[in-house]
Amino acid sequence: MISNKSEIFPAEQQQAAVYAKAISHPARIAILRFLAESKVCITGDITDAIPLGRTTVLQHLQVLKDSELITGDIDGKRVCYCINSDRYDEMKQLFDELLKKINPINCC
Amino acid sequence: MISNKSEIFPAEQQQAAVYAKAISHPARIAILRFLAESKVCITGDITDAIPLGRTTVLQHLQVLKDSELITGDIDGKRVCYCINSDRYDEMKQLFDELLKKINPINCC
DNA sequence: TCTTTATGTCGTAAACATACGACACGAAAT
DNA sequence: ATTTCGTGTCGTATGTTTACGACATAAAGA
Repeated sequence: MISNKSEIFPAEQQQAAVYAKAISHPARIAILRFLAESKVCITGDITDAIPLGRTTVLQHLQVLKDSELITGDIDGKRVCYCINSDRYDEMKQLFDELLKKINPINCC
Repeated sequence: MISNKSEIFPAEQQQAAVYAKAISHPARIAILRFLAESKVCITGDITDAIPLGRTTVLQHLQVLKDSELITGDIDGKRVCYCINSDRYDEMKQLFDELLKKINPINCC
């Protein structure tokens, strides 16, 4: 990459892109759904639920944490991963606005 | 990548991930918005509207075409890019379903 | 104490993404 | 006829992602 020109786009578009990237892998969608379904904040159980190696799952968790869509706080000895509902709501709103703004017209 | 294990996830999650990836770059969001705003199917005008090199924009257009969110048909001598409203609606629906399914609970 | 379990870090290979210049080519303008 | 314009392809450098094994470590259990 010769230069990162991402900074030239509006902040709201950039943030939408960040969230889109976070959910741009089936494993990460699966992780989010798993976290939402298991009302309890689980830890390495995620590894059992997702058909990928432990390290890979951990890596996907890290990507989600980087996007701030989830938190991973140490709760005693176990790590408690859960969805950051503020950020999750922000994502929903950004997507909603974005998708509303884009009104496709079939022209060809 | 040692293996592509994506096929082990449900089709609907995979498709959502494909669309998310398509819009996971600010330039591609900008392109979609530009296509939606310019009611007419434009061609290389996109290059002028997006602050990136012509080849890079073409590449982003190709990514969007691969996701089938846009079409790029040759219309006489000019190429007519426009949003594929069927796919766009499918994306909206998939995102909507997905985001509805995931109900975050702050637990930590 | 020794082992197992849960967790995490590090390294690394292969693939993919991003950005762009150089070149090609046909149609339109001069 | 020659140049320019719109379009596209190819190559290529660099960075990021995905996947996973190997190792580290601290607490729990035998």
